[in-house]
Amino acid sequence: MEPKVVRRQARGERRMAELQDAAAAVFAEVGYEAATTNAIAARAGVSPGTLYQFYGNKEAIAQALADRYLEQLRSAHGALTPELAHLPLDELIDRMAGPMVAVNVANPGFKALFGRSDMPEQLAAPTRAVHAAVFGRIDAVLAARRPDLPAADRARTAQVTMRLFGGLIPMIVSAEEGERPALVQELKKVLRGYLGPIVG
Amino acid sequence: MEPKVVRRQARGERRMAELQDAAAAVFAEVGYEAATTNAIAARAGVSPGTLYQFYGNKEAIAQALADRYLEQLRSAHGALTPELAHLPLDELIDRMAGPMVAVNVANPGFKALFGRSDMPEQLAAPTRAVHAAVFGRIDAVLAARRPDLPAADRARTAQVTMRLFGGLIPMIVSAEEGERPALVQELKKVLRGYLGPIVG
DNA sequence: ATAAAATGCGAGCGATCGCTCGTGTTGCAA
DNA sequence: TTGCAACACGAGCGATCGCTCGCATTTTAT
Repeated sequence: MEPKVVRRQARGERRMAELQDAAAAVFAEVGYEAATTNAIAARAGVSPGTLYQFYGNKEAIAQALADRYLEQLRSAHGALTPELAHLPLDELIDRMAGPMVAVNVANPGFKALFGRSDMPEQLAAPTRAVHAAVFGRIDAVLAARRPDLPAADRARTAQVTMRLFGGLIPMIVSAEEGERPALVQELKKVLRGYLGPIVG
Repeated sequence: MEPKVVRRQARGERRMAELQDAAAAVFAEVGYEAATTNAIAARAGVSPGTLYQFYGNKEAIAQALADRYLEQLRSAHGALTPELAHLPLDELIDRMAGPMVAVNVANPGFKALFGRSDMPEQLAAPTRAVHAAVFGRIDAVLAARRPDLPAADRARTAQVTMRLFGGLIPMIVSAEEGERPALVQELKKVLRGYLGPIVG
């Protein structure tokens, strides 16, 4: 129907970034459902109408945040390619857990948005995208280290590993800053204890 | 002010149980926020007015479910007292994980309600009650096995253990029934790998 | 300079939802 | 049987929220 191409001006790009920042903050504070679009607009210092100038609906804002999240994950992980997969387990865990924790600490709103299992149907798509990306990375590393492992077992291990991150990272993010290093250590203990017998 | 004592009839008690069942089902399907009180009443086959005859507001229904959950946890764990704490680790894990999984599989709505970290303020109280109860059990077992462990370390270990359950149980609950035993095995691997070096 | 497009505003519409209230029905006690 | 309390109904109130729309202002293109 309508490609609806809009030639953005520099001001528009800035506004969109401001709106994303505001949305991330409000989502982090009250969660997706309780966050009102008017509150997001107010936090960004604009009117509701301006928000809808750039984002067609509330879900589109979440989608934009999901994209930003994926981008940060990618750049944080850098080149997490098969060559890294053959490092000693301890170091591999450091390389995976470190960036994962850093990205989540820097974006306290994301887990509140995408870490839940009972989310509204409208958010399922961006959520699946984030999960699929992380799952793919873990699965690839497992495949490189244990090519003999049946795909079903590997998938199950990757799924469990994701859930371990999903369970422990919110705890780390919400902890006092001073307590965080100890909790990150616990996360690594968990990963080492679980993955050691499998890919150690 | 008003003690507001109401002499319940047998029919009323039955209605309250039906409403709790209906609420558990609706909460499990769409989550707490998206669950409407009218939908809960309809699911129970009664009018909205009847629901509010027994529960003052939406939160009171969640509170009743939290109470029921605690009750089931207590009876499922049976006598999980310090004497059990000195069993071999594998068996101890079986005794803790088994009932925990069973209760959650039998009540698929509870984790959807009380397992989230970003819940509305009104639900914080019942959530804390459930968490405190589980935390207390785990902490007591750890204290019995490792009396020398500093309280801070013990608390951190108990907290992490809770998060491991919190991360893996939703996966187990939502899995196909045939896949569940394998996932429960993974849960036990995780617990063994993490707790082994600490209280093995 | 002028038109067109992009940006910005904010009152308020339409829909939803938690909850109420007036009224009618059923159960129990005396 | 009679009277009161518990139970039940369901239309709809009041508040909230996502989103719209008419209009004003700023930027860009010509």
